[in-house]
Amino acid sequence: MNQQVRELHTSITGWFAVHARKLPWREPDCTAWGVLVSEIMLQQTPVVRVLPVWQEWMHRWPSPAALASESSGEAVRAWGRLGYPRRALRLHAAAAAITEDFGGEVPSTHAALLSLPGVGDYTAAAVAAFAFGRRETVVDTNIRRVHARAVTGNALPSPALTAAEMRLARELMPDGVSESVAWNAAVMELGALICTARNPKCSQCPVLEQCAWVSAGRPDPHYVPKGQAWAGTDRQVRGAMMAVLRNAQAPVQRALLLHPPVNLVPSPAAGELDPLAALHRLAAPQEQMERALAGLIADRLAAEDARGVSLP
DNA sequence: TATACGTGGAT
DNA sequence: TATCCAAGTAT
Repeated sequence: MNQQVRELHTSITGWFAVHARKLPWREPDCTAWGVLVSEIMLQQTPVVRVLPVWQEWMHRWPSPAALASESSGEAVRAWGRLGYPRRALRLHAAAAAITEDFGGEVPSTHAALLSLPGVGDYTAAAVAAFAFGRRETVVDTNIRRVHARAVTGNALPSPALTAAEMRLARELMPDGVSESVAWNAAVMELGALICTARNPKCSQCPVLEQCAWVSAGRPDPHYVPKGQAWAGTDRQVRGAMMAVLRNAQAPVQRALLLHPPVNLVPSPAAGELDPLAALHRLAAPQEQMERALAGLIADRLAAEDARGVSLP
């Protein structure tokens, strides 16, 4: 633990003490369940979109047992438009596992958390650290980017998490337990608010003077990020079908999903098209429509019986 | 290790 | 307008 690292600790945690956002899952009275739900919802999803859904979930399902007592379909419906609805399914399954295998209490160790559906290495570390005050090496995309710039001198972290990054993250962690928790939260927040992927606000950065990337003249990334294809993909069709099922009050005929009729119904309130009309407008090949629906059912995001297709 | 997996705001 | 990107996980 050299002097440079100590300066990073002081500067970044000092900045966090002043500039941290006030978020409900950071409040002292927030339960471990609340933290777990927030971490799952925040996977690949911005804070502003998570906030209202998280509040609704906490009010409706204040404990794992409460969520586990309802059908997985209710979880998927309440997931709304957060995206990656399989997360709702896994969170529901995690609630059941917590209720059955952990006496209804969210486990506190990394290993036990990792056993839960939808909980990977990042989420296990984050919950252990932020809900239980443990010393964990938390590594998310924000932390990776701050490390890449401030310490390594690169514009962006590598496309996939490397062993070298994990080693660096462990080396940078303060020894003290409470200090390590604050450090993890602070670096993540710095990456989210200041050291952003595009247009970083370097003028407001607490470690501008120590930043290896700035010192090197802010060189460009040494690789080209691979774009996320969307138009014409199965994902787009799946998303449109999920919107139809979320919107439906009753099971939807399979044929209606596979052959959505031209039925433009503008919603007077929101000015949005009916989800079925939106699905039609994709004009996806029939083979793709069938593949998407089969995928949803295979993934248990949708269920089919004699009445039609609905949320599980 | 590479790929699939939603959604919408920002640029 | 098209692309980028967001507190990743599972396979």
